Amino acid sequence: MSEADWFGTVRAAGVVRRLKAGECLFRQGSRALGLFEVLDGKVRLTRVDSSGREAVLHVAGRGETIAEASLFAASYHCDAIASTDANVRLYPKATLLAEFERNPKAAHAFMAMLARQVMTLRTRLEQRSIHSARERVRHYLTLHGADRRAIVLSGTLKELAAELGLTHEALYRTLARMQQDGAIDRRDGTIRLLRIL
Amino acid sequence: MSEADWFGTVRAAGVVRRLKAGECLFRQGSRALGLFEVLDGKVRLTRVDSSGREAVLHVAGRGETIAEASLFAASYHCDAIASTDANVRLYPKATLLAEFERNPKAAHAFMAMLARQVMTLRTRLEQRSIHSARERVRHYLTLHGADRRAIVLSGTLKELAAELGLTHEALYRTLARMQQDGAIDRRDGTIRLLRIL
DNA sequence: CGGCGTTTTGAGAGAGCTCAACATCGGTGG
DNA sequence: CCACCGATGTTGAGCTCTCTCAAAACGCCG
Repeated sequence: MSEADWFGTVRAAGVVRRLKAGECLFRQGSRALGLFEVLDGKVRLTRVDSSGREAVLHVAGRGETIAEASLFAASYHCDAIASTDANVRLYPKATLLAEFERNPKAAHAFMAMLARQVMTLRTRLEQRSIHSARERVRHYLTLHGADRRAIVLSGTLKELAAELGLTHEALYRTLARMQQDGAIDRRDGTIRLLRIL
Repeated sequence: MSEADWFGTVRAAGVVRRLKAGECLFRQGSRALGLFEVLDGKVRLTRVDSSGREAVLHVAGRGETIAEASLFAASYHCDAIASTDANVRLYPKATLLAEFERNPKAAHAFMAMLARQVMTLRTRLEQRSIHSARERVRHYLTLHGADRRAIVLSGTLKELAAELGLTHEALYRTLARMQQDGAIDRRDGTIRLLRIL
């Protein structure tokens, strides 16, 4: 999934910053400098309530961008803290906005990226409203299976479990049962949905 | 939450369409006419796998927009079907794109709306990864409580339960228990988070 | 060969879901 | 005015399903 083409001309304007685990990238209320791309590691966005407890808004991993909305606000609306050692690239607000104004193509690409994200996120949210592990796996295979409902595992099953919002044990068991039932076919890294049971 | 300012100048260009329950708004593969705003009722976005079973991508209700990504694609990538009687307004693609090109302010507003949605959706997704009903309620109150972590119920508790991804029974019980414990204070339509227990 | 992470399988418990009954409230019509 | 009705709000009991904790097999790499 190439979300990585909208910055085309402005990539050069990016400034890389190195963060240690626990280090703060920005705080709620501080002046919005721009949006960030996570190059490596994990960065969590949180808000802290008055009793000092933090509520996580999102955990961003490699390749994700954060604080897109800050382009349209004067200050950040949450805290960003590195959960692990991390590298991020800052795309300064002024540069981006100027580019969008000057070059409609860039604005176009950025909007397209955001729209795609909205779609993806809505789909994931819908997926999470499915309680049965089996149905959730089927939902995933149906939507992500390119040809003949077969998907090639890009990473590990553990990662897939995380994306599905299941524990890895639950996923292993579910896949095993589905294979046993003949609902799926699994061989070296690909899973194919066969029929509905 | 005012997502409803980006169309400012183009609202007039909208065309209202009336749908009966079960009626199809558009099909996967058909030419993308533009994006829709749901004025009333519910419209579901689905994809159908080869065995004819549908997988739901999203169910859009009043005030939501659907098919934003179609602005940047030649055809729709899923089906849209009215789940109830519904009214929608079509914003023609060409009109919107022309407006964005001509008027950076409009493009700006549209991007801002999308960025806000991305943020909201990520937050909701994070919320769904909290399994305990109590923690989920607390997460919600922390993030949506304007002053002093108090929120005014906009709709019914049932609706809140749906937004939280809980059954209404679970929510009722959880709220009752939290009140009993002194974790929240509830009176005529407002809920206030008091302390952490 | 000896770690290290993934993949599996086992057993147990907790928490939310489901089904069900009932209370409550507001609106409607006789 | 009151009976009726539908939707929301509330509580009860049981069950299922996933999560959690544990342990072992497997594969990969130094």
